[in-house]
Amino acid sequence: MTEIASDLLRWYDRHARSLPWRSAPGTNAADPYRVWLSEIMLQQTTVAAVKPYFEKFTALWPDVAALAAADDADVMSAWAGLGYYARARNLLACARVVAAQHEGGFPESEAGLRALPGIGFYTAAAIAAIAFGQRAVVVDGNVERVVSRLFAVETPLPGAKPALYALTNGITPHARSGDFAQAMMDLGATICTPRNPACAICPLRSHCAAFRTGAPAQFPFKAAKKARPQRFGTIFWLERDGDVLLVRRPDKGLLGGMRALPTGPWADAPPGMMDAPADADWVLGGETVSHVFTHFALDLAIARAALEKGCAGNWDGEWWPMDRLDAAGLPSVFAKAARKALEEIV
DNA sequence: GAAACGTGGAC
DNA sequence: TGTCCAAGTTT
Repeated sequence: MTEIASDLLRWYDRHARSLPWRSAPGTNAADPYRVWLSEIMLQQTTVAAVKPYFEKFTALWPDVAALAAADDADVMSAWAGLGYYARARNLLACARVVAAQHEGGFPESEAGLRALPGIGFYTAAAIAAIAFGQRAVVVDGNVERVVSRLFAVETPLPGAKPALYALTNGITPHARSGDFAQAMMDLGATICTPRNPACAICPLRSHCAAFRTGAPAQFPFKAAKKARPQRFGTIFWLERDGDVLLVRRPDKGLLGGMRALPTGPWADAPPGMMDAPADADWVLGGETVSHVFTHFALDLAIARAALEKGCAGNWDGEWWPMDRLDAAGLPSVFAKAARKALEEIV
């Protein structure tokens, strides 16, 4: 074992974070279901955001068989607000494959895990190491940052990924590789942070080439980002007798599979009343709703209309009680728009 | 390999 | 206020 690994594990034994999906200190009973669930939720998502969702999911569905038997709509609603909704669709698909084809247990090999929906190279390695005690090279964003600093890697990301993987492989021990991976992530999250790393208390300071340069925060180098385009759209708030019309978005694409307010197209200029869900006297609200996605920003106008009580018609959606919208499982952008629409009504 | 894919908190 | 960022995967 390298000195880096032994120093890090010694630090981890004293300073490991206590997290709901980790087994209690001193025990060695990581539940693969909980490890898997937490790893999926933690993809591109902060620990603070994940905690309440993890508690909710494990309370509703305590094991993979329970989750596999759940209704799609219930799982999507429970995931609402956490983002990256393809994860929730893949979560269910994965649970059903595991329950049906693996006798309720997850495969233990990286290759077997990698074949499941929603499990890529990182997650397969993490589960193999953390839940099954296998020696695996676990490289996430934290590890990339820590390793790029340890070795002062000047190649910018993402091009540096193969080199960072090889360097991580070189310091990953055969014993306790799951603890090593979690220790690297704890270190990256609490000490070797993106800005203002706390080198003064870092257990790996004496091994760190970036520390010796005097400017550790400049690592990892990154390629320049592209500008985020601005788009515009209209959401349609259609009332009828205390209900509002909701739709289910297509499975593929943005906010796929989620319940939503009807919208028109999202375009480079405000599209007005295009694609309104009904022929009605639409009134455009005074304010817009702004929301920022990963790859574009959106400005939504709110058009409101009311239909006669008992008005018949053929709508592609469901009428939902306006005072129960919290239970609809709307993605944040629509929850935000709904709040604004309700404010304007009053 | 690049682009798509959410959200909220920190600075 | 704008930018960056968080335990990535899929197409």
